Amino acid sequence: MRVTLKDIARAAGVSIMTVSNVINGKHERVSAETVERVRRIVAELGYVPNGSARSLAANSSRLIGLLVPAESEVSLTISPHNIAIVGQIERRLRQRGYHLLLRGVSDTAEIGEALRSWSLDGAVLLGFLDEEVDRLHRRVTGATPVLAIDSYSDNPLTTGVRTDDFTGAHLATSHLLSLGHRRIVFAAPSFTDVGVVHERFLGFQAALRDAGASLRDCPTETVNTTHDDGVELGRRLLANHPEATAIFATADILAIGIIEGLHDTGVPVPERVSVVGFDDLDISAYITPKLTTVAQDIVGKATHAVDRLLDLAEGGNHHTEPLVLDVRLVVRNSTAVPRPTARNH
Amino acid sequence: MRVTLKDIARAAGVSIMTVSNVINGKHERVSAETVERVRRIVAELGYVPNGSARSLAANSSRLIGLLVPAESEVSLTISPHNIAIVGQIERRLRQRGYHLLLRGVSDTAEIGEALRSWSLDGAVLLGFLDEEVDRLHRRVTGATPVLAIDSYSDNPLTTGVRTDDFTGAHLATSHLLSLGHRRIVFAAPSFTDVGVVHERFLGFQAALRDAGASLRDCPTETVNTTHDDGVELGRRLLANHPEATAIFATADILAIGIIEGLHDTGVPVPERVSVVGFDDLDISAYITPKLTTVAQDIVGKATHAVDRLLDLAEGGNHHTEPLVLDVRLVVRNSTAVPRPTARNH
DNA sequence: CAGACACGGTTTAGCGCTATACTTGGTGGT
DNA sequence: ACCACCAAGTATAGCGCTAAACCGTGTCTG
Repeated sequence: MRVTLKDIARAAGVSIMTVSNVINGKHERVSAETVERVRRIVAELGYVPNGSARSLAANSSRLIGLLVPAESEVSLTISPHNIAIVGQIERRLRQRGYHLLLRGVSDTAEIGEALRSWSLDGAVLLGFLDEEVDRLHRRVTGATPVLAIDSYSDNPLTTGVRTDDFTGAHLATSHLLSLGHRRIVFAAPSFTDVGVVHERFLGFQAALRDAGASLRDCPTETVNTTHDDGVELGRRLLANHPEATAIFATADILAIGIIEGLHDTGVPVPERVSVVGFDDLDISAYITPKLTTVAQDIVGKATHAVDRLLDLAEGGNHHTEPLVLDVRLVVRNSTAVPRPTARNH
Repeated sequence: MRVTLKDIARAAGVSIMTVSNVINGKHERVSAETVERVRRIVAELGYVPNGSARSLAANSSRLIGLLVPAESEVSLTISPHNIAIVGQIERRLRQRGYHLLLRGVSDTAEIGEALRSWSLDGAVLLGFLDEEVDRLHRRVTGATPVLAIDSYSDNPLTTGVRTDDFTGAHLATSHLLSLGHRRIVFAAPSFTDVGVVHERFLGFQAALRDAGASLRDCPTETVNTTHDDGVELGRRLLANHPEATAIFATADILAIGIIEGLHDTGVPVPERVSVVGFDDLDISAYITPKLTTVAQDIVGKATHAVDRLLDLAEGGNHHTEPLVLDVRLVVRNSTAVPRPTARNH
């Protein structure tokens, strides 16, 4: 059978509460010898506290939910960039003595169920649109802390951790500008609902302004953030924008598709069109040409997200300002000086 | 405050047990009208059962652990192929009304803690070496069902779900042989401890035999299953094996590295060397040339793994034979007929 | 030398739920 | 008319743990 506090207590000749106190490190109430003795017996008998009983009694579970979008039971839709974050979040939670409940959410109503059913001590929202974050958060009853990653929602309660998207886009765009590009296509999903994308657009715009370039020469292409949409865009890019010499995509996976689409139609990258992405996925260094991109601090994002959430869960201070993580431009081979002959396509 | 069974019972004018029975679908003991009334009140009050209390009382949690290797607190080491499986497992568990606890395991002793702490109803082992599976399983006390994915351990209790590695390797190798290749390098991690790799080697060997090719012409290269090791191998491949015209790597990520390494040294793929991988990662279709590879049934693997585990957890029958999933050869552009001039490099 | 207080505990109550045994009023068979 | 049995419940106990209140000693303080 399972070893319980009672067994330890009997073996150690103390009360069950003393054992409980030892296990929870409340040593002020227990003598050093008793601590020692109880510890030994715990180890001998291989006692493991029962999490359910604990969370029932203490109303706290040391369990954190990681909620990710799931489209109607079909599958989880974690972007390649966010996948890497999942692992890092688990690692950090484990380090801090918590467990991770991974949960796909297809219906906003589900979040309350998820949180309350396990008396989660907190939840991380990963990969949701800003309005979804708001909608989800409204469902959270009680004081369970919730933190959103990469959200631009102005809800102070979900204020979380994000990348410096503005600077990232500025860096990427400035890189293209400094190479001499003036006709740069901005490829992104519809940014009315995605704060991240909007912010990157602002960075793009600012970089153009700072360099004295004309925004009018730089059209926007609205696409989904998928490889296939990238391919499709790459194929028709020069037909739609014959003057363009460069393209900035707000995601590597998109940029990779664009490069493939350009290749399909015989457009050399970077000779004819330079391509810059955003994320620095592993695979971005594996394709040909290797992708110039903006690297995000994945480990930092995950670690700080967990730390902030746990600070909150453990009754600590509440940050009202989002934590903004640094970015880094990674110059590889998908960008070059524009061909002087670019105009006479 | 939180809504409990008691609140529902009071509002419905019945006992707490009746409500419990309604919620758990034990309708034999409750009249239809009562079921209806209780149901309505549950919905009105937004009652959500408390998982902790449930698992404490019923000693079953509807919680399944997904254990993945974690190297000493540094990070999770989920291979690209296995990452896709995680999401599919979550989806299937959710469909069947379970929750997923994701846990990195760096020390085999941890598994008992993980299982017992939350009275997990079962656990899936993903990405462990066979001997680790055995070691982990020995730690599992009690009757908690454990299922390993892609394990060749002969422990009948961990018998799980795997890909038809033999046929996959046979398919890949036969494809190369049918193109005319006779000097094929087998690139894989050390397969003394990895059943999957060993099985793929057997498939490789069998294909050679079936085609009347000589195994002596086909050297084995032992490398880690990483992109970087692939690059390194690709760079020295023809120096070490000047006669080789093809290489079969037991993982796409490795194959992708190999292609890059070959390119680095000016060896054209597939003109001079054909490359075949195994897994069919998304990215394998994004690189240049697009990788010929063996596709695994990820959805099937995840779905059947969950179904088998839950069958067991719910007291169902125990399968002693592992479930073997079909593979499919995906021919793309990294393989071609060997150059007749291959010998006079 | 009484009272305050620290030390090292113990006792009690209860978290929200489920399993099990018990109850009660009707039905049917003989 | 009597017992057996069924449908539709209720009452009780307990899962393993923690929070909070309580309880003897001994020691220090005024």
